[in-house]
This record gives sequence, structure tokens and C-alpha cells, in this order.
Amino acid sequence: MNKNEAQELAGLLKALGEFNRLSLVYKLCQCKVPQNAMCLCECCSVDASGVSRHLKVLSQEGIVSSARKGREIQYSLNRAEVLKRLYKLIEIIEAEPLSET
Amino acid sequence: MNKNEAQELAGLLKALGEFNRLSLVYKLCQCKVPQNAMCLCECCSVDASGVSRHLKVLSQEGIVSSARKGREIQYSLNRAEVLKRLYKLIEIIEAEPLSET
DNA sequence: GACATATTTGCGCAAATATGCAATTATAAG
DNA sequence: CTTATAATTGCATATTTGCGCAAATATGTC
Repeated sequence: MNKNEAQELAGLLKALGEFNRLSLVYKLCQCKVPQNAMCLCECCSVDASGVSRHLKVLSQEGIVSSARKGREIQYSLNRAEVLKRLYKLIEIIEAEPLSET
Repeated sequence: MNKNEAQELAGLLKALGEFNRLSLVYKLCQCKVPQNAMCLCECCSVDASGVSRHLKVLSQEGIVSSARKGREIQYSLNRAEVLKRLYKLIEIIEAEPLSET
């Protein structure tokens, strides 16, 4: 695990490690179809601008994808991508220690 | 997933989502035996007081355990505990959507 | 074009966070 | 008791972060 990978992973965990953002991710987990921001707004205690900013963070970290559909923008969870990166962390934690120390 | 569980999980992710703290966790992953703070200090770019504070955060989140051995305090990673909580997140993400929306 | 709805952005603010340095505490060794 | 090492804590500071509000932007409808 080099420094870049560590920073990338830290970015993911940091993005997920905020309660309202994690709530947005939970909400998206439960939805078959992409959701717009107004809908997602209901699941967390911030106004639309706050949700917009949180979704931007999640998007920048590759956690969600967005696609404009008319007036709305539909967000969906990148399940496979998030899982892949979480499993990377798990592998590191599960791995047997290398050094004798 | 209720609110308390979400907050608890967000706390874990937030603690891990800081580069220097994640570096400390990586370091502990690679060590068979518990490490003292001076040793852990080498793997991240903060002074001893900073490492002490980061280790305190990790300890409060149940990520590491500490035990005083003479002059030193030895830290070890709570592998099983961290894995258990990460798998909880993974289960949520892997789960099939409940709602039709 | 006028209006409505959805989303983003600029701004300011308060709270949280990370950090280094110096002082303090805890323990061991002489 | 004095000294040395390990770790924590108080303090000051700089930066980041989350938030709401109002304004701006984007798109659809009439």
C-alpha cells in the first residue's frame, strides 16, 4: 500500500464518514432507481444546498454517479466501485503481519 | 439501519478517513506485536503529541487497544472489531434495494 | 417571453480539526 | 533523589468543514 493508495482510500472513508453523507448513501442503497436531490433531501437534515454539496463530495470520490434528466439530476450509488475499495481496506486489515515486530 | 448505528459507523469511517490516522492503522496491520507510540511516530508526519492525539481518536472509536508496559504504551489493532463494523457497511451496500423507487 | 421547479454557487459564520511547541505526568534506571 | 525516556495535555493558531440564506443557473411548461 503506497501513499497514493492510502490517500485515495482515506478520501473515500472521509467522504463516507459524515453522518448526513452516509445517510444519503444508505438512502441510495435502498433505491432501485436513481433519485433526484429533492428526494434525497428528505433523508437528511440539511437544506437543498447542503444536499447538493454533500452529493458533490460523494460524486468527486466516485461514490455516486449523476445524470441530468430534464429538470432533475438523478443520482445513483456506484455499488461495485465502493465495494471494491472497501474490500481493499479489508484485505489490508485481514492480511497477516509481514514484519516480526 | 437506525440512526445510532449510522452514527456509530460514521464515527468509525471518520476516524479512519484521515491520512495520518489511516497510516497508523496500516502500520499496526503490519505488526505482529503491539507497538509503542514512538515507533508508530515514524510512519506519519506529525510529532509525538500529534500521534498521541490520533491514537486517542482511534482508541475512542475502538479501532486500537492500548496497554501500558513500563514506560511505554503499546498499541494494537482490533482487527476483528474493525472488520466486523466494515462488513456491516458492506452488507448494507450489497443488499438488494427494498423499495421499488 | 414569463413562470415554476431543480440544482448549484457565493457569502458569511460558527464549530470542529489538525498541528507544533512547551509544560506536565508517568514510569524506570542510576 | 536525580535523571532520562515515553506519553499526554494546555495553549495558540491555521485550516477545514458543515450549514443556511439568498442569488444565480438550468431546464421544462404554458
